[in-house]
Amino acid sequence: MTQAVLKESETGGFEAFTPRQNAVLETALRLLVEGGGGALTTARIARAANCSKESLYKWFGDRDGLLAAIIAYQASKVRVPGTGPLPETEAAFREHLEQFASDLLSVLSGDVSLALNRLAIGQASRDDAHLGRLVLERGRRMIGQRAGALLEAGRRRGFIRYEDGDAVFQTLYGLVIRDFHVRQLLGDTLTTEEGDFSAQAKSAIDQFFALYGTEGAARS
Amino acid sequence: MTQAVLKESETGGFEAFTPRQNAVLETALRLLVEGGGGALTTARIARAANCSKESLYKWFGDRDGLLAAIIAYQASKVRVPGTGPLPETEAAFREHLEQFASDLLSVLSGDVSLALNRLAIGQASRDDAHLGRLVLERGRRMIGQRAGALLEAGRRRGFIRYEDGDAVFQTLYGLVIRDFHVRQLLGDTLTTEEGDFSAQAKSAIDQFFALYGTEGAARS
DNA sequence: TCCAATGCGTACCGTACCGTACGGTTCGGT
DNA sequence: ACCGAACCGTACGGTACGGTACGCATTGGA
Repeated sequence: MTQAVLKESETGGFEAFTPRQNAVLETALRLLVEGGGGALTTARIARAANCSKESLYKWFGDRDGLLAAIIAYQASKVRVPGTGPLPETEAAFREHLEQFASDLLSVLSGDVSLALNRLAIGQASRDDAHLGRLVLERGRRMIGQRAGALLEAGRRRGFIRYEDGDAVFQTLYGLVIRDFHVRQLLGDTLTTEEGDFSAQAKSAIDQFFALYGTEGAARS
Repeated sequence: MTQAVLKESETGGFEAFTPRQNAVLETALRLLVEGGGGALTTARIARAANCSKESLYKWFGDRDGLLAAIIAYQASKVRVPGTGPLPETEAAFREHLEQFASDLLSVLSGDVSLALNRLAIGQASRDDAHLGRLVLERGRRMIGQRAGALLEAGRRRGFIRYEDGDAVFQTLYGLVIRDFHVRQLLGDTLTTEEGDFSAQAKSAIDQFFALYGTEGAARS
């Protein structure tokens, strides 16, 4: 009985899967990306992963548990971009922000992220949003914490000025992501210009400094 | 044979439904909002609308046709906010922008809009995104056109300055919507502050003028 | 008054999926 | 060499859904 419980893991449920379970989840992720949410049935997963449905139910308890495990597994794989040392100079701070913005665009535009978000959004409704909350907790919240630390460091050094930490992060998010995320979720494809995440990030950070910077922002 | 064809209506298929069909689509929308995408089965729609499944298939041809008709019907109901006269003074221009931003937040946060977007996103995958394209065409594109006209009027009058019309609209969209849309799609609920769309719109337009305005932006 | 069309209600069929059960097999411990 | 646990492959029951067919009521026109 190696069932991996992670239901009601509001605080920080230590989800540890065996290597075999990780392989199964990896296969499930591949199926999800290739065939969309409709292709994610227990029979298909079992066949693709060379395991039995009985094992799936023994490991993950339920179909919702399996989906939740897939989300948790992917979240555990994606390490929050660069939790490294915080920047000391304004140039380094701007560099960090641009890197963060570019990484954010890349991650949210990735096949796996889009497929998982589509799955969670498709399952969500006004009442029940189990998977949606999980995605928000394991994904959005982590990114917000990372960005919050970065922005706070910039504020401490006097590179930017703001009062409401949540508001400034949401503005940064809006400037960087614009309508790209929802458009891609709906199946739209970005233009070649829009797909240049480095340039998009640079432009967004320029605008961000124009709003929150303390110095005359040197245009790139 | 009053089948309402609207497949491959890339240009602008004139979808006209009979009153009875409109009533059925209205009932379907109610079911969708109340019970999520999973509750949108042909049997349930027929029972709730007091019609037969055979009529559904005769009118809309297919289940996809039915879903597409629901989207088209809702899009035909929501009139693009205020296609009225364009503003002459800068104060009126700012007022128009704030109204547009507030309306955009209200529409995208509405139950029906969220449910339809969830449905289209849940159906979408990397290959097929039939409903997603329809939502983008009937919803996003209309909003973009309206905003483009408004912004162009402001530029003609010299209230704002920009070069790339698409880029400026996307920046406006990002400043207004931030991460609210995806969060709500995932089932999250906005805080009371975030739910004050009027205040959010004012703040966003302030930031927008700080980026693209020609005068020293008077902070409200 | 008759008739054809439209549409409602219901029953039905094939299929797909979730969840479970069973027989056979592999593998680590003793 | 033996045993039990874990696991794979497959099959099965129950259910729900998409799509179709049939019987009957209503309605508008000749």
